[in-house]
Amino acid sequence: MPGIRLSTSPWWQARFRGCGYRWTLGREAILEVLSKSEEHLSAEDIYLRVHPKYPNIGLTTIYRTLDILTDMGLVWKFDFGDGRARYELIEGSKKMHHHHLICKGCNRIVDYTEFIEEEKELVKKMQNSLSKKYNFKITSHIIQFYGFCSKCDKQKD
Amino acid sequence: MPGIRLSTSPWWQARFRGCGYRWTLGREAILEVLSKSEEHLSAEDIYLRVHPKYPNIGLTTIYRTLDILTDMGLVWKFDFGDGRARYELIEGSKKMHHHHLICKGCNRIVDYTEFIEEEKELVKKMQNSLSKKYNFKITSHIIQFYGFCSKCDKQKD
DNA sequence: CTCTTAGTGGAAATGGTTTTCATTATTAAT
DNA sequence: ATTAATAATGAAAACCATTTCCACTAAGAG
Ligand SMILES: [Mn+2]
Ligand SMILES: [Mn+2]
Ligand SMILES: [Zn+2]
Ligand SMILES: [Zn+2]
Repeated sequence: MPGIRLSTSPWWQARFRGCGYRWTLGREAILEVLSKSEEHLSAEDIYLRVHPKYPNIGLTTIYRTLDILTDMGLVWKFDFGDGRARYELIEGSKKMHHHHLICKGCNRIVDYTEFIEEEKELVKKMQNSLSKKYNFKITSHIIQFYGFCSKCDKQKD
Repeated sequence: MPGIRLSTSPWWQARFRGCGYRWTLGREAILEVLSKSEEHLSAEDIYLRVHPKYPNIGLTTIYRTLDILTDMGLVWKFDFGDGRARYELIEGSKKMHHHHLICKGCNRIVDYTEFIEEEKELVKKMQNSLSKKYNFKITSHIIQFYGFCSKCDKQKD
């Protein structure tokens, strides 16, 4: 029944078409959710947020779309160790390049952007050197710090 | 049948006992395999290598032991994106602090140790600042570069 | 040696993700 | 607008790495 498309279709539509993909209601709905969230959503999280407005979109479609988005380089797929993949739009309106602090106790995730400039410099240097030495075309990197948040650190016997 | 223990039991035995764990045949076998490998083994990989010599040790024990080893900080648990966890002994005889290059095409993993000194410096600085700002007790970090190895880069469409 | 209980293996359960397949919807061509 | 070609979809089933269960075994303190 909800067959009417949003009048303002963001730039992803063109990006999808450019990659030879069709632009569908489901993909629009998923990107809508991703772009509005500041969190690190699981496939099911996204399904749950899409469902009220678009009850016909199945979990399978969520997974398939997330795969495509990850391949296209629009979305980051993370494993934070809680048994499900988590996704985050890369080029979210205001979201900038960042990395993560992960609590091994409660799985809380903190985005941080400190030292990004210094990091970028080092990463660029490493990337150049490593890609030559190991014949690798490097496309991205992750940096993650693991530890315990204040709450979890306290309650650790 | 194989009830005789190796005469030379490495230092892990003491480490295990110190943490209140018992020292068992299975744990010895698993550490033996891990310490002899330079690779990034899955639980099943380890099971397959333990099995010929110790056919009575089950996959369940492998998982349980790897959990303990990870908690104790003796083993790194990685997700390289191929659907199974991969493990690597941290304090392996000659193995030093290193990070990984991961091929998104064939999942080849390259260990690298370049720039470790510069990285250590930056990481230390970040760790200090981040742990204060976000009230996190940071215990470890990972850095991974993703891309395509020469083989996979060629055969890409 | 005896006793307590941590550790174990095999089978079954779990649960996130993928596959299958008949149906639907998008797109380009008419 | 209609049509044709086929990409995309949803529901159910399959998949499969990992976890749980539970009766049994063995480590190790006393
Ligand atoms: Mn983030
Ligand atoms: Mn390694
Ligand atoms: Zn926490
Ligand atoms: Zn490759």
